[in-house]
Amino acid sequence: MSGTSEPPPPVEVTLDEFLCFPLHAATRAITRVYAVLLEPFGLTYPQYLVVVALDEADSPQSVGALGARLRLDSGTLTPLLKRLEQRGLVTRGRDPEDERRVLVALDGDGCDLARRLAGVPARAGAATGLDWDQVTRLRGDLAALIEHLDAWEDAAGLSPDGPAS
Amino acid sequence: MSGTSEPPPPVEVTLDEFLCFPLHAATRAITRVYAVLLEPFGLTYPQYLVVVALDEADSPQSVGALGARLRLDSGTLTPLLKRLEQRGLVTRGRDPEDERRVLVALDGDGCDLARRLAGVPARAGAATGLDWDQVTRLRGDLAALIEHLDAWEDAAGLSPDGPAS
DNA sequence: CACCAATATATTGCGCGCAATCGAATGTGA
DNA sequence: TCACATTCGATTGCGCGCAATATATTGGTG
Repeated sequence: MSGTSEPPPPVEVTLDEFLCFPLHAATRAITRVYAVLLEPFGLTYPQYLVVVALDEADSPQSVGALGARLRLDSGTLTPLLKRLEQRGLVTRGRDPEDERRVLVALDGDGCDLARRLAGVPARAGAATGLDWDQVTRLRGDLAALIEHLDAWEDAAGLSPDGPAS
Repeated sequence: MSGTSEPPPPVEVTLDEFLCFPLHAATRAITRVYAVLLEPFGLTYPQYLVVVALDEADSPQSVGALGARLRLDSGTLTPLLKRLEQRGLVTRGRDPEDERRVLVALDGDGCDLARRLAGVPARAGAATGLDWDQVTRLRGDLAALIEHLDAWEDAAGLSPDGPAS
Protein backbone atom coordinates (compact mmCIF):
# COMPACT_ATOMS: atom_id res chain seq x y z
CA MET A 1 0.00 0.00 0.00
CA SER A 2 0.92 3.69 0.11
CA GLY A 3 2.33 4.67 -3.24
CA THR A 4 5.68 5.77 -1.96
CA SER A 5 8.55 5.69 -4.41
CA GLU A 6 10.54 3.47 -2.08
CA PRO A 7 11.94 0.39 -3.82
CA PRO A 8 12.15 -2.30 -1.13
CA PRO A 9 13.64 -5.38 -2.81
CA PRO A 10 12.09 -8.64 -1.59
CA VAL A 11 9.92 -8.07 1.45
CA GLU A 12 6.36 -8.05 2.76
CA VAL A 13 3.89 -9.18 0.16
CA THR A 14 0.22 -10.00 0.28
CA LEU A 15 -1.64 -12.52 -1.81
CA ASP A 16 -1.25 -10.32 -4.85
CA GLU A 17 2.27 -11.50 -4.55
CA PHE A 18 5.11 -10.61 -6.83
CA LEU A 19 3.46 -11.51 -10.06
CA CYS A 20 2.03 -14.97 -9.98
CA PHE A 21 -1.47 -14.20 -8.79
CA PRO A 22 -2.23 -11.20 -11.07
CA LEU A 23 -0.67 -13.11 -13.92
CA HIS A 24 -2.83 -16.13 -13.26
CA ALA A 25 -5.94 -14.02 -12.85
CA ALA A 26 -5.25 -12.00 -15.99
CA THR A 27 -4.78 -15.13 -18.06
CA ARG A 28 -8.04 -16.60 -16.86
CA ALA A 29 -9.82 -13.30 -17.46
CA ILE A 30 -8.60 -13.04 -21.03
CA THR A 31 -9.37 -16.71 -21.61
CA ARG A 32 -12.94 -16.06 -20.54
CA VAL A 33 -13.14 -13.16 -22.99
CA TYR A 34 -11.85 -15.38 -25.78
CA ALA A 35 -14.38 -18.02 -24.80
CA VAL A 36 -17.11 -15.45 -25.49
CA LEU A 37 -15.54 -14.39 -28.78
CA LEU A 38 -14.90 -17.95 -29.96
CA GLU A 39 -18.14 -19.52 -28.85
CA PRO A 40 -19.84 -18.73 -32.20
CA PHE A 41 -17.05 -20.67 -33.93
CA GLY A 42 -17.19 -23.62 -31.57
CA LEU A 43 -13.53 -23.23 -30.63
CA THR A 44 -11.76 -23.15 -27.31
CA TYR A 45 -8.89 -20.76 -26.87
CA PRO A 46 -6.12 -23.38 -27.29
CA GLN A 47 -7.93 -24.74 -30.35
CA TYR A 48 -8.02 -21.20 -31.72
CA LEU A 49 -4.27 -20.88 -31.20
CA VAL A 50 -3.70 -24.11 -33.13
CA VAL A 51 -5.87 -22.96 -36.02
CA VAL A 52 -4.05 -19.63 -36.17
CA ALA A 53 -0.65 -21.30 -35.99
CA LEU A 54 -1.59 -23.70 -38.80
CA ASP A 55 -2.96 -20.83 -40.87
CA GLU A 56 0.21 -18.81 -40.43
CA ALA A 57 2.37 -21.73 -41.54
CA ASP A 58 1.83 -22.33 -45.23
CA SER A 59 2.96 -25.95 -45.03
CA PRO A 60 1.78 -28.92 -42.93
CA GLN A 61 3.31 -28.86 -39.47
CA SER A 62 4.47 -31.78 -37.38
CA VAL A 63 3.01 -32.14 -33.91
CA GLY A 64 6.42 -31.37 -32.49
CA ALA A 65 6.78 -28.16 -34.52
CA LEU A 66 3.33 -27.03 -33.39
CA GLY A 67 4.25 -27.80 -29.82
CA ALA A 68 7.45 -25.79 -30.08
CA ARG A 69 5.52 -22.85 -31.48
CA LEU A 70 2.75 -23.00 -28.88
CA ARG A 71 4.85 -24.40 -26.05
CA LEU A 72 2.60 -27.42 -25.67
CA ASP A 73 3.47 -31.10 -25.63
CA SER A 74 1.87 -34.07 -27.35
CA GLY A 75 -0.16 -34.91 -24.27
CA THR A 76 -2.07 -31.69 -24.84
CA LEU A 77 -1.91 -31.48 -28.61
CA THR A 78 -2.84 -35.02 -29.60
CA PRO A 79 -6.37 -35.06 -28.16
CA LEU A 80 -6.91 -31.44 -29.20
CA LEU A 81 -5.91 -32.21 -32.78
CA LYS A 82 -8.10 -35.29 -32.81
CA ARG A 83 -11.07 -33.15 -31.86
CA LEU A 84 -10.28 -30.68 -34.63
CA GLU A 85 -9.91 -33.61 -37.02
CA GLN A 86 -13.28 -35.01 -36.01
CA ARG A 87 -14.87 -31.68 -36.89
CA GLY A 88 -13.21 -31.81 -40.29
CA LEU A 89 -11.07 -28.75 -39.67
CA VAL A 90 -7.63 -30.34 -39.92
CA THR A 91 -6.07 -33.39 -41.51
CA ARG A 92 -3.61 -35.62 -39.68
CA GLY A 93 -1.31 -38.15 -41.32
CA ARG A 94 2.07 -39.77 -40.94
CA ASP A 95 4.92 -38.06 -42.75
CA PRO A 96 6.01 -40.42 -45.59
CA GLU A 97 9.54 -39.09 -45.16
CA ASP A 98 9.64 -40.07 -41.51
CA GLU A 99 6.89 -42.33 -40.30
CA ARG A 100 7.44 -41.20 -36.72
CA ARG A 101 6.12 -37.75 -37.49
CA VAL A 102 2.48 -36.78 -37.83
CA LEU A 103 1.79 -33.88 -40.14
CA VAL A 104 -1.15 -31.60 -39.44
CA ALA A 105 -2.69 -29.09 -41.83
CA LEU A 106 -5.84 -27.03 -42.11
CA ASP A 107 -8.58 -28.63 -44.17
CA GLY A 108 -10.77 -26.68 -46.57
CA ASP A 109 -13.27 -26.01 -43.80
CA GLY A 110 -10.38 -25.13 -41.50
CA CYS A 111 -9.12 -22.52 -43.97
CA ASP A 112 -12.59 -21.04 -44.24
CA LEU A 113 -12.81 -20.91 -40.48
CA ALA A 114 -9.42 -19.20 -40.28
CA ARG A 115 -10.72 -16.49 -42.60
CA ARG A 116 -13.79 -15.95 -40.48
CA LEU A 117 -11.59 -15.64 -37.40
CA ALA A 118 -9.85 -12.59 -38.85
CA GLY A 119 -11.83 -10.17 -36.71
CA VAL A 120 -11.17 -11.86 -33.39
CA PRO A 121 -7.82 -10.24 -32.52
CA ALA A 122 -9.20 -6.75 -32.97
CA ARG A 123 -12.23 -7.54 -30.80
CA ALA A 124 -9.99 -9.07 -28.14
CA GLY A 125 -7.68 -6.08 -28.31
CA ALA A 126 -10.64 -3.79 -27.74
CA ALA A 127 -11.65 -5.85 -24.72
CA THR A 128 -8.26 -5.32 -23.10
CA GLY A 129 -9.01 -1.61 -22.91
CA LEU A 130 -5.31 -0.85 -23.15
CA ASP A 131 -3.72 1.58 -25.56
CA TRP A 132 -0.98 0.64 -27.94
CA ASP A 133 1.85 1.74 -25.68
CA GLN A 134 0.58 -0.32 -22.78
CA VAL A 135 0.11 -3.38 -24.93
CA THR A 136 3.57 -3.06 -26.42
CA ARG A 137 5.15 -2.56 -23.03
CA LEU A 138 3.23 -5.42 -21.49
CA ARG A 139 4.20 -7.76 -24.28
CA GLY A 140 7.82 -6.78 -23.87
CA ASP A 141 7.74 -7.32 -20.13
CA LEU A 142 6.03 -10.67 -20.55
CA ALA A 143 8.57 -11.77 -23.13
CA ALA A 144 11.40 -10.85 -20.77
CA LEU A 145 9.65 -12.66 -17.95
CA ILE A 146 9.21 -15.83 -20.01
CA GLU A 147 12.85 -15.75 -21.02
CA HIS A 148 14.00 -15.42 -17.43
CA LEU A 149 11.69 -18.12 -16.15
CA ASP A 150 12.83 -20.51 -18.87
CA ALA A 151 16.44 -19.81 -17.97
CA TRP A 152 15.70 -20.41 -14.29
CA GLU A 153 13.99 -23.67 -15.13
CA ASP A 154 16.93 -24.82 -17.20
CA ALA A 155 19.26 -24.00 -14.32
CA ALA A 156 16.95 -25.82 -11.90
CA GLY A 157 16.92 -28.83 -14.15
CA LEU A 158 20.70 -29.08 -14.03
CA SER A 159 21.26 -28.73 -10.29
CA PRO A 160 19.08 -30.83 -7.95
CA ASP A 161 17.45 -28.09 -5.91
CA GLY A 162 17.24 -25.19 -8.30
CA PRO A 163 19.57 -22.34 -9.11
CA ALA A 164 21.16 -20.04 -6.57
CA SER A 165 17.86 -18.32 -5.80
CA MET B 1 9.44 -6.96 -35.52
CA SER B 2 11.40 -3.84 -36.50
CA GLY B 3 11.22 -1.55 -33.51
CA THR B 4 9.84 1.44 -35.30
CA SER B 5 8.01 3.94 -33.14
CA GLU B 6 4.95 3.75 -35.39
CA PRO B 7 1.77 3.12 -33.42
CA PRO B 8 -0.56 1.26 -35.82
CA PRO B 9 -3.76 0.66 -33.90
CA PRO B 10 -5.36 -2.70 -34.71
CA VAL B 11 -3.69 -4.30 -37.72
CA GLU B 12 -1.47 -7.17 -38.83
CA VAL B 13 -0.61 -9.44 -35.95
CA THR B 14 1.13 -12.76 -35.79
CA LEU B 15 0.53 -15.56 -33.35
CA ASP B 16 2.11 -13.55 -30.58
CA GLU B 17 -1.06 -11.66 -30.91
CA PHE B 18 -2.08 -8.69 -28.85
CA LEU B 19 -1.50 -10.19 -25.46
CA CYS B 20 -3.20 -13.50 -25.10
CA PHE B 21 -0.43 -15.79 -26.23
CA PRO B 22 2.47 -14.25 -24.27
CA LEU B 23 0.17 -13.98 -21.28
CA HIS B 24 -0.81 -17.60 -21.53
CA ALA B 25 2.79 -18.69 -22.01
CA ALA B 26 4.04 -16.56 -19.12
CA THR B 27 1.45 -17.98 -16.76
CA ARG B 28 2.34 -21.53 -17.64
CA ALA B 29 6.05 -20.74 -17.30
CA ILE B 30 5.63 -19.25 -13.84
CA THR B 31 3.35 -22.11 -12.84
CA ARG B 32 6.08 -24.55 -13.79
CA VAL B 33 8.54 -22.59 -11.64
CA TYR B 34 6.14 -22.71 -8.70
CA ALA B 35 5.71 -26.43 -9.27
CA VAL B 36 9.44 -26.81 -8.71
CA LEU B 37 9.41 -24.58 -5.63
CA LEU B 38 6.33 -26.22 -4.11
CA GLU B 39 7.17 -29.83 -4.88
CA PRO B 40 9.02 -30.24 -1.53
CA PHE B 41 5.83 -29.16 0.23
CA GLY B 42 3.56 -31.40 -1.80
CA LEU B 43 1.44 -28.48 -2.97
CA THR B 44 0.23 -27.42 -6.37
CA TYR B 45 0.18 -23.74 -7.21
CA PRO B 46 -3.58 -23.28 -6.66
CA GLN B 47 -3.32 -25.18 -3.40
CA TYR B 48 -0.51 -22.84 -2.40
CA LEU B 49 -2.72 -19.84 -3.15
CA VAL B 50 -5.45 -21.24 -0.94
CA VAL B 51 -3.06 -21.86 1.94
CA VAL B 52 -1.67 -18.32 1.65
CA ALA B 53 -5.16 -16.83 1.46
CA LEU B 54 -6.28 -18.75 4.54
CA ASP B 55 -3.11 -17.75 6.38
CA GLU B 56 -3.65 -14.08 5.55
CA ALA B 57 -7.22 -14.20 6.82
CA ASP B 58 -7.17 -14.58 10.58
CA SER B 59 -10.67 -16.05 10.69
CA PRO B 60 -12.25 -19.08 8.98
CA GLN B 61 -13.36 -18.26 5.47
CA SER B 62 -16.41 -19.50 3.62
CA VAL B 63 -15.89 -21.21 0.29
CA GLY B 64 -17.57 -18.27 -1.37
CA ALA B 65 -15.26 -15.74 0.28
CA LEU B 66 -12.23 -17.75 -0.75
CA GLY B 67 -13.56 -17.93 -4.27
CA ALA B 68 -14.07 -14.19 -4.40
CA ARG B 69 -10.53 -13.62 -3.21
CA LEU B 70 -8.95 -16.09 -5.61
CA ARG B 71 -11.49 -15.70 -8.41
CA LEU B 72 -12.38 -19.38 -8.35
CA ASP B 73 -15.74 -21.08 -8.04
CA SER B 74 -16.90 -24.01 -5.95
CA GLY B 75 -16.37 -26.41 -8.82
CA THR B 76 -12.66 -25.76 -8.50
CA LEU B 77 -12.42 -25.11 -4.78
CA THR B 78 -14.48 -27.97 -3.37
CA PRO B 79 -12.29 -30.82 -4.62
CA LEU B 80 -9.14 -28.81 -3.93
CA LEU B 81 -10.20 -28.16 -0.34
CA LYS B 82 -11.14 -31.80 0.11
CA ARG B 83 -7.63 -32.80 -0.87
CA LEU B 84 -6.14 -30.30 1.60
CA GLU B 85 -8.51 -31.62 4.26
CA GLN B 86 -7.44 -35.20 3.59
CA ARG B 87 -3.83 -34.19 4.19
CA GLY B 88 -4.83 -32.64 7.49
CA LEU B 89 -3.92 -29.11 6.43
CA VAL B 90 -7.36 -27.49 6.65
CA THR B 91 -10.63 -28.06 8.46
CA ARG B 92 -14.00 -27.82 6.75
CA GLY B 93 -17.34 -27.53 8.50
CA ARG B 94 -20.79 -26.05 8.10
CA ASP B 95 -21.27 -22.61 9.55
CA PRO B 96 -23.66 -22.95 12.56
CA GLU B 97 -24.94 -19.45 11.81
CA ASP B 98 -25.91 -20.42 8.27
CA GLU B 99 -25.90 -24.08 7.44
CA ARG B 100 -25.54 -23.33 3.75
CA ARG B 101 -22.03 -22.04 4.24
CA VAL B 102 -18.92 -24.16 4.69
CA LEU B 103 -16.14 -22.56 6.73
CA VAL B 104 -12.55 -23.41 5.95
CA ALA B 105 -9.53 -22.72 8.15
CA LEU B 106 -5.91 -23.76 8.39
CA ASP B 107 -5.28 -26.64 10.76
CA GLY B 108 -2.27 -26.82 13.07
CA ASP B 109 -0.26 -28.58 10.39
CA GLY B 110 -1.57 -26.08 7.87
CA CYS B 111 -0.28 -23.17 9.94
CA ASP B 112 3.10 -24.84 10.27
CA LEU B 113 3.17 -25.34 6.53
CA ALA B 114 2.27 -21.69 5.96
CA ARG B 115 5.29 -20.68 8.06
CA ARG B 116 7.58 -22.93 6.08
CA LEU B 117 6.28 -21.40 2.84
CA ALA B 118 7.56 -17.97 3.87
CA GLY B 119 10.61 -18.19 1.62
CA VAL B 120 8.74 -19.14 -1.54
CA PRO B 121 7.79 -15.63 -2.76
CA ALA B 122 11.38 -14.42 -2.60
CA ARG B 123 12.62 -17.47 -4.50
CA ALA B 124 9.90 -17.04 -7.10
CA GLY B 125 10.72 -13.35 -7.38
CA ALA B 126 14.34 -14.22 -8.03
CA ALA B 127 13.27 -16.64 -10.75
CA THR B 128 11.43 -13.88 -12.60
CA GLY B 129 14.75 -12.12 -13.13
CA LEU B 130 12.98 -8.78 -13.18
CA ASP B 131 13.95 -5.77 -11.14
CA TRP B 132 11.60 -4.01 -8.79
CA ASP B 133 10.51 -1.36 -11.30
CA GLN B 134 9.59 -3.96 -13.89
CA VAL B 135 7.67 -6.04 -11.38
CA THR B 136 5.77 -3.02 -10.13
CA ARG B 137 4.96 -1.85 -13.62
CA LEU B 138 3.94 -5.31 -14.77
CA ARG B 139 1.64 -5.76 -11.79
CA GLY B 140 0.05 -2.40 -12.48
CA ASP B 141 -0.47 -3.20 -16.14
CA LEU B 142 -1.93 -6.59 -15.29
CA ALA B 143 -4.29 -5.09 -12.73
CA ALA B 144 -5.51 -2.57 -15.31
CA LEU B 145 -5.92 -5.36 -17.83
CA ILE B 146 -7.95 -7.48 -15.44
CA GLU B 147 -10.18 -4.54 -14.61
CA HIS B 148 -10.86 -3.82 -18.27
CA LEU B 149 -11.49 -7.44 -19.14
CA ASP B 150 -13.92 -7.81 -16.25
CA ALA B 151 -15.75 -4.69 -17.38
CA TRP B 152 -15.92 -6.01 -20.94
CA GLU B 153 -17.28 -9.30 -19.68
CA ASP B 154 -19.94 -7.57 -17.64
CA ALA B 155 -20.96 -5.56 -20.70
CA ALA B 156 -20.99 -8.73 -22.79
CA GLY B 157 -23.20 -10.42 -20.25
CA LEU B 158 -25.80 -7.68 -20.55
CA SER B 159 -26.06 -7.42 -24.32
CA PRO B 160 -26.42 -10.63 -26.33
CA ASP B 161 -23.34 -10.41 -28.56
CA GLY B 162 -20.89 -8.49 -26.49
CA PRO B 163 -20.16 -4.82 -26.04
CA ALA B 164 -19.45 -2.42 -28.85
CA SER B 165 -16.10 -4.14 -29.38
C1' DC C 1 21.86 -58.49 -39.77
C1' DA C 2 21.38 -57.94 -34.59
C1' DC C 3 21.54 -54.60 -31.15
C1' DC C 4 20.87 -50.21 -29.06
C1' DA C 5 20.23 -45.33 -28.29
C1' DA C 6 17.63 -41.43 -29.91
C1' DT C 7 13.52 -39.38 -31.77
C1' DA C 8 8.38 -38.58 -32.39
C1' DT C 9 3.95 -39.39 -31.13
C1' DA C 10 0.31 -41.63 -28.31
C1' DT C 11 -1.58 -42.98 -23.88
C1' DT C 12 -2.59 -42.66 -18.95
C1' DG C 13 -3.39 -40.32 -14.75
C1' DC C 14 -4.13 -36.29 -12.02
C1' DG C 15 -5.30 -31.57 -10.98
C1' DC C 16 -7.20 -27.52 -12.26
C1' DG C 17 -11.01 -24.13 -14.41
C1' DC C 18 -15.45 -23.51 -15.49
C1' DA C 19 -20.34 -24.14 -17.18
C1' DA C 20 -24.44 -26.46 -15.95
C1' DT C 21 -27.12 -28.72 -12.72
C1' DC C 22 -28.72 -30.31 -8.26
C1' DG C 23 -29.99 -30.19 -3.35
C1' DA C 24 -30.26 -28.13 1.04
C1' DA C 25 -30.90 -23.97 3.78
C1' DT C 26 -32.51 -19.38 4.13
C1' DG C 27 -35.45 -15.45 3.47
C1' DT C 28 -39.71 -13.30 1.79
C1' DG C 29 -44.48 -12.56 0.85
C1' DA C 30 -49.28 -13.95 0.81
C1' DT D 1 -48.03 -21.37 7.88
C1' DC D 2 -47.38 -22.42 3.05
C1' DA D 3 -45.35 -21.51 -1.28
C1' DC D 4 -41.60 -19.38 -3.80
C1' DA D 5 -37.32 -17.33 -5.14
C1' DT D 6 -32.60 -16.85 -3.59
C1' DT D 7 -28.24 -18.25 -1.88
C1' DC D 8 -24.54 -21.57 -1.07
C1' DG D 9 -22.04 -25.57 -1.88
C1' DA D 10 -21.49 -29.92 -4.02
C1' DT D 11 -21.62 -32.68 -8.24
C1' DT D 12 -20.98 -33.72 -13.13
C1' DG D 13 -18.89 -33.27 -17.53
C1' DC D 14 -15.45 -31.56 -20.61
C1' DG D 15 -11.12 -29.56 -22.07
C1' DC D 16 -6.72 -28.27 -21.14
C1' DG D 17 -1.57 -28.81 -19.17
C1' DC D 18 1.80 -31.73 -17.96
C1' DA D 19 4.54 -35.65 -15.95
C1' DA D 20 5.35 -40.35 -16.69
C1' DT D 21 5.09 -44.11 -19.51
C1' DA D 22 4.48 -46.86 -23.75
C1' DT D 23 5.09 -47.72 -28.68
C1' DA D 24 6.96 -47.25 -33.08
C1' DT D 25 10.37 -45.50 -36.25
C1' DT D 26 14.89 -44.04 -37.34
C1' DG D 27 19.92 -43.99 -37.18
C1' DG D 28 23.94 -45.78 -36.05
C1' DT D 29 27.61 -49.66 -34.45
C1' DG D 30 29.58 -53.84 -34.27
